[in-house]
Amino acid sequence: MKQESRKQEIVNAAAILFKEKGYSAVTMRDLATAMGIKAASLYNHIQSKQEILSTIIIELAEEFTTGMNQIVNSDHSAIQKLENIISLHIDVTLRNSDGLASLNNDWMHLEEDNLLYFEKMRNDYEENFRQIVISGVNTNEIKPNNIEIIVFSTLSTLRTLYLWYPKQKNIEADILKKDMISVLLKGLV
Amino acid sequence: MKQESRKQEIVNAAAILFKEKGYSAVTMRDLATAMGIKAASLYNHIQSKQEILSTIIIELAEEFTTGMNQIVNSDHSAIQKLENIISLHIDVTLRNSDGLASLNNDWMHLEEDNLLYFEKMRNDYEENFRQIVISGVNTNEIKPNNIEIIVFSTLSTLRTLYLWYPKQKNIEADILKKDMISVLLKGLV
DNA sequence: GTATAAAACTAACAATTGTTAGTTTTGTTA
DNA sequence: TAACAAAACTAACAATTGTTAGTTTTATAC
Repeated sequence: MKQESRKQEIVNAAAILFKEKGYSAVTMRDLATAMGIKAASLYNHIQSKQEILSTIIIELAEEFTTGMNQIVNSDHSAIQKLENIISLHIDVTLRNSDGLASLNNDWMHLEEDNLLYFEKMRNDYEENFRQIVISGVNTNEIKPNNIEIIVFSTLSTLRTLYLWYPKQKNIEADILKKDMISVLLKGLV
Repeated sequence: MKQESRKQEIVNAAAILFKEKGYSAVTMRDLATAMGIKAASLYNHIQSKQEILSTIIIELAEEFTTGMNQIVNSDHSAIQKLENIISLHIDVTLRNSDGLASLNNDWMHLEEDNLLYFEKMRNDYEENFRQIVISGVNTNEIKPNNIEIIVFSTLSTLRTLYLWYPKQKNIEADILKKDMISVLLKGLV
């Protein structure tokens, strides 16, 4: 319905502003100005500033959770699973790099239930990632370096893609995936 | 002098709060409470909230700039230079992981002169890093992957160390350096 | 062209923000 | 103990915050 699309416009505009200055530094008047309306008018479409933040973050977190679950439940090798995780991050980043800024930097401003829900998804995601790396080490697919360092260095790169990708103009998703797999994984093997 | 040390206590307390919630979400009353005093009393020691932020960030940025300049001006191989950069990041992270949160997430809240100064240091740092990678590729020390992807993936891991290191209890600097060099560089060679 | 719903508006609120002014307390030195 | 500086305090400010209430405009359907 129309209501939904106007709300989505607001959420999208908010994601851009949140990326530039962070959730706390963006006022409802900033957001209204970006939309070309007055602050009070925003409330015809959204319930609160907090709702905007949780809409952005929870939706993205659920995308990652769904994608990770599919990968975990597949019968691929550990390396293939890691390649699919890299692919997942790149796909999500291409689709919504603005929102990922909030997910990475403003999740702590979520309130009660959404905060707990987010933290659970994030922890589960990391634990799935860790188990895949561990199984890869056990099957000799992955060099036995410190597990935590492998998990951390790979995840930190994938989580920061949102900052870097929009600046690279002439790079296609497929090429990016290939190079990223090469740089992140070939060193581990 | 005493004044300086009290100011440093405030800056240190602020860095912890900024790490938890970001610069904009931390009020002077929050900071005062953490110090066990009233907000107005802070102003006996500091000039403004902004001064706290710039003290944290500029000092750290200058540390990185100094360290990078020494590495650039050395006559080591490209790989040795990269190893020294990893070592630099780990040293700075151990010394002041709280402040690095502000440097990474709140630099955009710096004002005019300090913002420009910071951005210049950051750009120079990245460019130095890039040139080292390029020279390493030219001397066949480094595999000829996409330069930007190598720079990005390595830097993003080093920049995120501040989030990860404090959670790892039983890991010493020397071991961390060795493992980090192994994970980040051995794959590139 | 009137009715209806969507989406904008004006005006205002109570709370919170960083900061200042002026005063009192604390601790040190002669 | 008198003097002095360091560091805390109380009280208040002007500006800004997210949000609400009530009203008007705009667009769509009959």
